[in-house]
Amino acid sequence: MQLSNAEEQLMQLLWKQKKAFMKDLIDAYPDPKPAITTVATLLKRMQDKGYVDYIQLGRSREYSPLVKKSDYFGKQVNGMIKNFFNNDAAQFASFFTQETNLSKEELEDLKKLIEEQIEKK
Amino acid sequence: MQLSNAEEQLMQLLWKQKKAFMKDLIDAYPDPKPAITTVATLLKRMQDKGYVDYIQLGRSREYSPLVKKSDYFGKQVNGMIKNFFNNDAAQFASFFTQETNLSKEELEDLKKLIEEQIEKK
DNA sequence: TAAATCATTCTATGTTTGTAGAATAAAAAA
DNA sequence: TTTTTTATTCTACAAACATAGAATGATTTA
Repeated sequence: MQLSNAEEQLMQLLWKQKKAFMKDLIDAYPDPKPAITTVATLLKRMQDKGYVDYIQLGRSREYSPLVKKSDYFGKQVNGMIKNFFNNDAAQFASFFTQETNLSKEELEDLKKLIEEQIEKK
Repeated sequence: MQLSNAEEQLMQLLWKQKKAFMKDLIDAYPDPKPAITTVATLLKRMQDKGYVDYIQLGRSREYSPLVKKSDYFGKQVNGMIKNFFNNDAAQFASFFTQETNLSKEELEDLKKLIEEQIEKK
């Protein structure tokens, strides 16, 4: 099951921290910070969805992501490719390089990367 | 305001057809097709959000997108880059080429594309 | 020890979303 | 012209979401 927006935002904080107590998460929120109970609710729902786990450390819990950011993100990208480019990743890539304005250096780096990929095939 | 999932799916159909009557949209849906009233509701909401317009042609309406697919999609990509790569498009690109398994040919094409981009800078 | 702090769970409320029936109007078909 | 089809609006309702107060239990601080 997918994360909602508010859940995804919280997930980002958790990915960044790797492990975090409630307090750390609240601290990481930009102003205006949500109520603690709001975050608690989100965490509970994220546990139900299988994205978050925790270990009880003394009185409080240390939360951690159950899903890797790259995995989650990969699925997002694939969803977009499917939805917007009829499953044609190459078309997506083309669109991407044209729309995003990468600097010359970044493009050079990207080119190198692609050459490496080609080598492997 | 963002499109919901169901709305986005319908938007895809509309983008594909450029212009469409209710009938055309229903036809384009895969089975199981939604009720006409469902589509009507979605269209109404999409109008409210500013994504769809229509012209009255005789008795019925010809709907059309108010937002270009590439614009909409570009915003999605930018959102992802912001959220997942801290606004670093190059890092996104790198991730993308590694995660998505493009064929050798596709990679070659992409490389060519990037070379063209580099020329322009 | 009394008071203040913190995390968790329970409960709740308003909003958005997905879905569609009923009523209606108009047009097409029989 | 009666019947059927089609599109639109109104209304509705259950599920998902965003948000947070109240209650509770434990802990730190004064």
